[in-house]
Amino acid sequence: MAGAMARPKKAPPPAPRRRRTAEEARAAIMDAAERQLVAAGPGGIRLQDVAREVGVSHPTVLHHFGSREGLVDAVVSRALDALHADVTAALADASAGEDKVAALLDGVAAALSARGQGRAMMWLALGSPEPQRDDLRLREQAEAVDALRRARFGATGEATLEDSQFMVVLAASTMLAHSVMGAHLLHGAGVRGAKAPARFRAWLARLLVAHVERCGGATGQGA
Amino acid sequence: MAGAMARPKKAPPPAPRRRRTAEEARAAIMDAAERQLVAAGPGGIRLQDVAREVGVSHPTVLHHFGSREGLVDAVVSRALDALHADVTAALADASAGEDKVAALLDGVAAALSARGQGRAMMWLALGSPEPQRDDLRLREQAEAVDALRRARFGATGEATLEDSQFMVVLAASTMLAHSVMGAHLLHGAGVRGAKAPARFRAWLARLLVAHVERCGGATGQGA
DNA sequence: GAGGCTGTCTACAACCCTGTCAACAGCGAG
DNA sequence: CTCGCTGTTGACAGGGTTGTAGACAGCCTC
Repeated sequence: MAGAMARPKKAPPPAPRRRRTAEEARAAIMDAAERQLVAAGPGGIRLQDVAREVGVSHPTVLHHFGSREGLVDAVVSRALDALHADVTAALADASAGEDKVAALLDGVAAALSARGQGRAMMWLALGSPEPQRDDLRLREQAEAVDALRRARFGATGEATLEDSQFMVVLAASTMLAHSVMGAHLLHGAGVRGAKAPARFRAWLARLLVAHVERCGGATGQGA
Repeated sequence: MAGAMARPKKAPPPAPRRRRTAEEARAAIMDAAERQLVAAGPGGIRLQDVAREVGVSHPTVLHHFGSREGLVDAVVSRALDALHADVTAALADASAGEDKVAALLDGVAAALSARGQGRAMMWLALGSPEPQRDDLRLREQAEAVDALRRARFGATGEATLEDSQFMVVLAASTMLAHSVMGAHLLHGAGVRGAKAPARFRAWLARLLVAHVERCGGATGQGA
């Protein structure tokens, strides 16, 4: 014990110093920060925690991102871009089919829950009351849905666009809410079982398909 | 100026000291804390901010609630109780009618947005991945919906309960998501106008009613 | 009117977080 | 091999937060 105290002031072994490329370091730091973003929100990201998780000291994080805010911005941007890419991929995959709608919803749900992107979106929405970035491109998707319906049922009505928009909004709201509290809601309503979320998505898909089949290309407004 | 400096160490005018009853003080503090809860989440509640908003010093807050955590618990409990009461009232009001469903959704939306209770629920859900308190009593409501359907269409099928549960879950998810990011979603999808949320709720009501009319008391499972 | 219960305050202590600074140390270029 | 760029670090400063301690002061009771 006394022997270990040989160095009175220089203390512990200097610890081997790894040196990554700037890009590697940034990526590793952002990965850790993203996990914190999903778990605790943008306000919950702590430089010290991020640094510890990566295995560096916190000034290193500041060196790469300038400030805490810089880190948060970078992480949020990257997460939203990834989300957009995943959702787009899921939509492209399934939009060809007809009532592959269930598969489409499954794909979106997977994109939202894979790395907690749905939670991240919700954190961001809670943080800023005003609409901010149109990250989900809902408008494009509503127009795509509308086009599909017209192609299938003919352009019987013009007011239909809003109907398609509402369908997209409904699907998006539901998938987002479920990525955050799906388990709460299903369990709370008394629906049990590990496959409950999938059954719910399938049910929702049937509901949407039935709505389209019932209304065709015409608006349901006046009905 | 020099005359005002008469007291070298006791400084500013002692400031008139109001004395409330413990109950009044607790209520005022919880009101302020609730506003912060809605705006910044449970983790965003700062004793100093709460105290400043009420017009007291932060040790007063600690005196009444013991600790920050005590305050948060009290505020969360009170908010959830209020939400439950409001939602229950909205449901009781409208459940008598038939397709007063739109009015029912309006009532729930109002209960969720009036004092930000929907945002509060979302903050809490984000904070705890595991299902926690069954604050919305979704189970009861699903059973009520199921009972109504059976009363109206007869007990044609037994598997119907899950259908009703899903309807309630869908409505709840959507209303919750919209209380947080309804504006984002509608605006993002291209739906404009101050009455867009109300139109969306009316549309959702028609969708749900149509579903029930189409499926009656029998399950939509095998269809 | 006197006394006590308790709501309230000022001042202080301990902790945590972000950001700065000067110095150290890989790793590639010459 | 030497030099320099830059990723990396420990130490420190400044601000902010929760929580404590002791004194002050309304308001109710006797």
